[in-house]
Amino acid sequence: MTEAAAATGGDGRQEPRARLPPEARMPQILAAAIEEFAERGYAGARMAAVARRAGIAKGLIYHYFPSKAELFQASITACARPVFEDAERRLSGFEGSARQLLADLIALAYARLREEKQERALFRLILTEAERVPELAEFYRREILDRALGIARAVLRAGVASGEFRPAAAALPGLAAVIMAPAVAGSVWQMILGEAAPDLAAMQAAHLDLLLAGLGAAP
Amino acid sequence: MTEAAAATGGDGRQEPRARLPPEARMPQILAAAIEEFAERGYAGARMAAVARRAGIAKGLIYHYFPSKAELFQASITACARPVFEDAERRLSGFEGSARQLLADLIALAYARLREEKQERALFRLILTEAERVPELAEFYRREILDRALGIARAVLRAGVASGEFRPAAAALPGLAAVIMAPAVAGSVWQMILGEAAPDLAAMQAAHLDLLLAGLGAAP
DNA sequence: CCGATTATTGACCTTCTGGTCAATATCCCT
DNA sequence: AGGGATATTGACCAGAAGGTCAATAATCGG
Repeated sequence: MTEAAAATGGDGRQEPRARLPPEARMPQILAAAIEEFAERGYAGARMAAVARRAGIAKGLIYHYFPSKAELFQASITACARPVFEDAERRLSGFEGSARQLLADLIALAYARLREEKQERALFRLILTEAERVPELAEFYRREILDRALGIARAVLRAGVASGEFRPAAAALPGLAAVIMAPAVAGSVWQMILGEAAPDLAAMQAAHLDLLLAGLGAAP
Repeated sequence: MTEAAAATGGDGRQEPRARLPPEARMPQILAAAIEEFAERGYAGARMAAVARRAGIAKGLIYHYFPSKAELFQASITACARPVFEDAERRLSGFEGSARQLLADLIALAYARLREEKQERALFRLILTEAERVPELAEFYRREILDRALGIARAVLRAGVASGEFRPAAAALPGLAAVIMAPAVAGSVWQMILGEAAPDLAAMQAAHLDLLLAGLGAAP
């Protein structure tokens, strides 16, 4: 090693792999970060591992994000687009019976549970880090829970208005939460137990059956 | 510093705080560890913080546990005693109607959700670390989910046998999971959102109401 | 085609943290 | 009381991980 090299510390002559415009590199890093954070949690995630996943040098991450904390923030924001636009569109444009609407929405919810790997990662992050990252809890409250509750309440009101559901369905304040709970529990079980979780299809069938029977107007 | 002290490295003359028998110190350390792990997760937990919480020196932890991993394992085992003995006893000795039994068990479940700080810590640990610690997932499956499902199925069978519930209640394979789901979702929300979570009392009322209506035998 | 810009690298620095250990104060047994 | 056993301490170590940076090679504008 030359004296100059020793004095200046690192010398850093290397061959860059491939130069990409930021708008292509950024999402690459974000995707790698989301994976890593979801798999290991914030504290367990390694910047070096993010770099490896993205196929770049660690230093490059800091060219785009000033710190691990900011990268985490950005990762969350990146996969935190509104989740319920589908459901809300379906709700507002619906023509048929409330029972049919309920069945549709439940089918939609369980389908989302099964697919959407990225959404599962976000959900895991929310469960894991919400306590330490208030923005995560706020995001869940505003963008997921509140919107889901709103949808459930709208269905209940529609069913009561049309006489399909008994009036109590719109009067019980906790009912909306109870109605959507099986989907939440299902995703938690899926997350913890994977293949060993209770069967989602069976739950979906029983869920719909119980709701239709439990909400039905008394004869 | 003397030459001898410098040569030997640390010399370690200090005043021990209070000497306790292992059977008293051990649970102290475990309690501190459970707190720390539950609050920060495995990777985020610091051995020094566990020691601080327990009011001892870090080195003492290693007198009782060989490593962080083993301490984690022991912490889990320590707070992982059977959770459903209450409910199962109540179930086997019950005399009244299935409806009453169902109401009792639901009340019991929601009461547990509200109290039992240590159990919440365990639940958080399960959610957070299950993927990396297979024992946690197994414990949840065996000691919590399976037993809860067993209780739910027993109640359903009893209600169908007595004619209180419609026969489908025992025939739908996913129903037991759906029945207990609101309690799971409730605890998740409590965990993520704390005070901002949906009201547990309202959920409890709506939950029972929905079940009684949805399970009831058709007239 | 040349110079300014910047995407990219890998070595390095610093701090943090799991883990070790010799010394020591306390307890228990005889 | 005395002596062996052990609970307890704090300083220390090695390695890992977040973050820094000078050098460099692509890219782009003129």
